Amino acid sequence: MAQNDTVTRILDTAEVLFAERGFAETSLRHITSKARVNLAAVNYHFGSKKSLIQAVFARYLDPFTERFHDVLDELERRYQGDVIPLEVLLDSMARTVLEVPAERNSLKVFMRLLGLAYSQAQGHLRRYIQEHYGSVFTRFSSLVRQATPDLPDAERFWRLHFVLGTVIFTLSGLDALRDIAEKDYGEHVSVRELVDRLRPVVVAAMQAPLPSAEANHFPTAS
Amino acid sequence: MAQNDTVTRILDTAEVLFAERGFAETSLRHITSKARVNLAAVNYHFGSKKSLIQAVFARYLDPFTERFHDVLDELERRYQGDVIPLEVLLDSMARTVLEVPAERNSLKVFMRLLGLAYSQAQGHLRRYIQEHYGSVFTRFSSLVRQATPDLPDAERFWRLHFVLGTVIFTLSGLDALRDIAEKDYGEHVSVRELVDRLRPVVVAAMQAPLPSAEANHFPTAS
DNA sequence: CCACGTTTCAAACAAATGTTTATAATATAA
DNA sequence: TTATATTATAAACATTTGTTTGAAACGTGG
Repeated sequence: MAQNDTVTRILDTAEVLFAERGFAETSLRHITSKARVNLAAVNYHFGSKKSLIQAVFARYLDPFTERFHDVLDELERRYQGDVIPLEVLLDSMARTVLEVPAERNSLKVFMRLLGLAYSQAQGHLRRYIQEHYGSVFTRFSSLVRQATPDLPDAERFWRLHFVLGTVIFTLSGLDALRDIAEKDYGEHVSVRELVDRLRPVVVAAMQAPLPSAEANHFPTAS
Repeated sequence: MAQNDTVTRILDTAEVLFAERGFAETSLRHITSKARVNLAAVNYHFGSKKSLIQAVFARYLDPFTERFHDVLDELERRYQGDVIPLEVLLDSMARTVLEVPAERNSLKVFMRLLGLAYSQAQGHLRRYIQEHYGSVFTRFSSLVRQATPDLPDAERFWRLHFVLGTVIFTLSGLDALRDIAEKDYGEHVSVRELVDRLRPVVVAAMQAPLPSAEANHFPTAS
């Protein structure tokens, strides 16, 4: 009870501060004071700051992977051998990404953390995520492969990362972008609207024509 | 001579370490020792670590903005009142982005720094970049507006950031992605090839159909 | 009630950080 | 050369960092 309360309060506070300022820029003292918890509690319950960071991710990614596996199971059952259309796959992933953190209304935090996981150095984090959650991405990739048989493997690999970049970049910087958009266009965009804007863009990106061999008159570097 | 040498060596070393590890994770001692320069030299020549970070960016962005303004001048001259096609605008920007750091063969560093500027908290950096280099982006945006008259303003705003996310995300994480791609598909991609892959995707993203009002059966959050 | 394992807490620790200072070295100009 | 400004250097400074420690408080089962 008391333990669970402390642990939860640390995680709740840590994920917000991490999302706002990054990992290195967030001190344990900042977390524990804001969480009204003793400084030593972090090392007592989590062992180290690294482990706390991983625990913050696990609290999002564990339910996500479980749920996403279920969703993919359901899709494979429903399409029974037929290829699952690309739009269905993308929508399913988006729906799962949105549903999981919605319970704590913290999608913004989740996406920001994902963005940090990619951009921050934090080698241990990338390794942790890869080891623990790489399988579900592999499964998704192979389904996307069946849905886009015309795409060369390498092309599909890069395009998946292209759209991944779009989504993570946009949603992780959502607050800043939303402020600009609101100031310039007066309208307040909800996450739902943003996803609706993203959908056709992502689909078009995946279905774009293959690069032509000509017209490559670019300077090269590295 | 000696000054310039020290200043340059600090900048050269700092940009590499910043790109590899981020700002907070890179200590001045790490920079100065690797640059074979006295620790106090940073504060002597730059004043503070913050100013060093900004100087690292300025060394890329100053030539970039100058050159990009020239390119846009040339385009407006050539098209003389006619709207500049979207592909031309995008290609021109890409060419400028590639050319500027190519002189020091450090495109990778440049893109990684751009990615960090977005993802890291570092409020001072975002402000600095916005103040010093916001105008050229505004100019580019208004040209894109003329090239895509059918897009609602808000839609164009968001799509520009979508593709910005794709490019920055991909090129800033290039090394990691390249390793995976190389391992999985055996082929080593050059930056040039990657840009050629990006081109049709970016164009398709900007020209994707507008989001349909129906088919929005998504859970909402925030 | 007591004993024992768990959790909290204040304090201290060692290490690392950005910055400053005082002095030495060096270049520059008269 | 000499006087002067500029740059380099080593050392110290004040904070801040993550982590550890040992005792206190707490809860739980016997």
